[in-house]
Amino acid sequence: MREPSPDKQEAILETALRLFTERGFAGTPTSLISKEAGVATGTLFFYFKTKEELIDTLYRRVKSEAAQAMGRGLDAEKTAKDKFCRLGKNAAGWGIRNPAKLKFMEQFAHSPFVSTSAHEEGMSHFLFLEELVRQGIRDGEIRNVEPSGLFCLMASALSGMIAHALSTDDRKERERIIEDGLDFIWFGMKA
Amino acid sequence: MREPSPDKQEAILETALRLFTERGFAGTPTSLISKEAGVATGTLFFYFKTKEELIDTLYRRVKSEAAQAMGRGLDAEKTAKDKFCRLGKNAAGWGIRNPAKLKFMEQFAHSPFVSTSAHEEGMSHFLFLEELVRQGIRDGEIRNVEPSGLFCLMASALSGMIAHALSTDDRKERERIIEDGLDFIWFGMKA
Amino acid sequence: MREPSPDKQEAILETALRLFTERGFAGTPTSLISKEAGVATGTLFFYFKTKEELIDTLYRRVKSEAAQAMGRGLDAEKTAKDKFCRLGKNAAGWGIRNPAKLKFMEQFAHSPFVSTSAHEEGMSHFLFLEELVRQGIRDGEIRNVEPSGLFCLMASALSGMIAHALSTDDRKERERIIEDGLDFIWFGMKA
Amino acid sequence: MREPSPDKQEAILETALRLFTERGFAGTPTSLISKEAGVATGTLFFYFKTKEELIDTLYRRVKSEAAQAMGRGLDAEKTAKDKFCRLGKNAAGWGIRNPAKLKFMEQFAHSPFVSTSAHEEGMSHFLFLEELVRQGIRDGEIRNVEPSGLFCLMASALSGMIAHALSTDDRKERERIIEDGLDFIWFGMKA
DNA sequence: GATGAATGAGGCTTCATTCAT
DNA sequence: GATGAATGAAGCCTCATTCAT
Repeated sequence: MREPSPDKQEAILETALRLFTERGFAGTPTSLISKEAGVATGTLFFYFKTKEELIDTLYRRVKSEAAQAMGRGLDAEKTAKDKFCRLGKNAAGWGIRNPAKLKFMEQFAHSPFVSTSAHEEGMSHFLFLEELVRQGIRDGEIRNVEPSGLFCLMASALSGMIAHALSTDDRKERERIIEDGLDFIWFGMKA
Repeated sequence: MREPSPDKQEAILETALRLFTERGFAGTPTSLISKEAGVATGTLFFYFKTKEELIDTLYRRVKSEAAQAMGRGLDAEKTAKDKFCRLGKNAAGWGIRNPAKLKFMEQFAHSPFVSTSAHEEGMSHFLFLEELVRQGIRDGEIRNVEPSGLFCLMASALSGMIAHALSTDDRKERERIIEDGLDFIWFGMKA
Repeated sequence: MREPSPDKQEAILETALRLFTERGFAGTPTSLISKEAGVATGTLFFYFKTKEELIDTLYRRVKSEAAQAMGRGLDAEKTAKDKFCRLGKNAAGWGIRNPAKLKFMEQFAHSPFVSTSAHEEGMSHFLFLEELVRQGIRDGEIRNVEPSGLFCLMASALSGMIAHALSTDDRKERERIIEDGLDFIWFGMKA
Repeated sequence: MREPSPDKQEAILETALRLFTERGFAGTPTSLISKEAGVATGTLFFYFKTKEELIDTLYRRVKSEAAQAMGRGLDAEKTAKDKFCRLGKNAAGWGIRNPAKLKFMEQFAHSPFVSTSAHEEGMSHFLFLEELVRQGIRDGEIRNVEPSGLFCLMASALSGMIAHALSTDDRKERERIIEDGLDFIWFGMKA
């Protein structure tokens, strides 16, 4: 019990994630986080120097996890179309399995609570997507327009699709929404 | 000077909009708003019972203004494609002319500071877009998929496009971004 | 409508009395008084320079009215006992007919909101009671002890009695309470 | 110095008692209480969630202490008369030794600042007095009238007596006032 | 006489953070 | 490592009062 207990840190992060999505950053006192995580007020500040550091850590983690989930298995796909399809399904699947994390990302994507550096680091995990677009263009599968623009369009459409998919509990409907969404994105990009 | 002065209320709203986008809701004390608006603390609370009411009012106004701007001149267009093109240009134009309002909408679209009712009212102004999609489907110009899904995809792609367009100051590049964005959306939807 | 309107002043006083007993002085904003009295905020301050002046005026009025009610018809009674009996019945009757005013007196008898001068003036209306006690002593009907002490005892017992009488709605029981109370007081004083 | 310090809580309660009697509830800012108690603003709210909770706690404590003081040694007395005599002297003695607490009770007996539940709990400590009256009636020492009425009369006369006794600094006179008061009450009650 | 928009001092309370134990 | 009492700056909001109309 005198060793650093990763359990406590983990409990704090998990509790914070839940509370932040439920109540926002400003609406969630650190005292509530520590109480619900079952640790003392001081303990939170042992692991995170400030509230902002906790927020940033959470933000970086979630973004990184999401990016990793999205990229899984992309190499196995041959064509750009297949890659994007897999990508979209990965994203949707992750979002549906991790609604709290998804909500967290949506909610705080533009939040001034998250430090600029954390925002930048968060964004950086997704740059491989832009590379994907570029490759698709080189291969002639994707329309030859500015890749960073396409990346933006694709990313926002994707996130709109997932949000919409989460609004229903019906599995069939979800799959249809994802299907339609991927079509939309693909037809929007393809050469 | 003691008769109803819409000026003061207006000054409060304008100042609040600016400060909120610069510093976030939680980072903007009501005292700062009143000071920068040139009114007394109490005056803010005379016009808006609570800080949240001020936020809500602002949110409703901005959403409604944006929706109106987007809809302008749509009736004059014949085909669905033209309607969407006009719509997209309206949206982009308004966003570029009103960057603070746009940032406000983005930043607080998911904010728990904005009351649920304000969120709903805000959304309602955009329902005419869904109707537009339906009409396009009936006319055979747009792919026959669930209209609310298409509406979501279109809306998020549009907002991604505008955000991206705003990231540059170069007029030419902006137009190109808009052009590309409208193509993306249209190809994504068309039958 | 350009004449001083005693109606407005009266409306303010009546409303204030009601609200003060319901919510206390500190819990009753002048703005609420004026709203419920149907006048403008400024009007209240035309008739009463400050909130304290309104409170004082009310306090003086009520005290004076109560004292007058208590003294009614005392001269017609011959013996000290009869005088006290009449006095007690007057007091009880007035209290029962004016519960709001009674509550007002009880509630604010020790309140620091009421100015010292108003407290003193209020008390002065009741000095005739002490004189009554003195006369009773001179006539040998009342025990020969310090009159101011007896006056205190009598006054507090009387007020306890009335408060208790008001706690029931049953007329018969009320009369019994008053009967018992007057006995208590009289046996406590008589020679 | 960082472990539970009942001293601080106690200091807050004592200071609050003094200030409340000097200036009333509304006239005593919590900031003044904490300053004079030598603690930080936040500390007051660590021990008492709200100002009202502080007031209530104080009220309950004082009432309970007063009741206990009044009851001391009653069992040792045989007759109802002796019991009441002792009771009255207890009450007077406590009031004279604790003028601030007495003033506090008088001042806030009818105050809307004190919660209903605190008022009720406060009253409950004195119910043993009513039992005393009942016993006196059963023993034939006290007039056979409704005991709750007698209790009321006795209690208010007692409190009037103590208030009057406190108005002088002369010991002899005080004792005379108490003597006279107890006579008044006893003759008022006795069979 | 009457109105009510406007004022701003001041009240209650919250909460990120510290530090003695 | 962990605790939680203690801190105090700062926030939101109230409300008595004023004064131009």
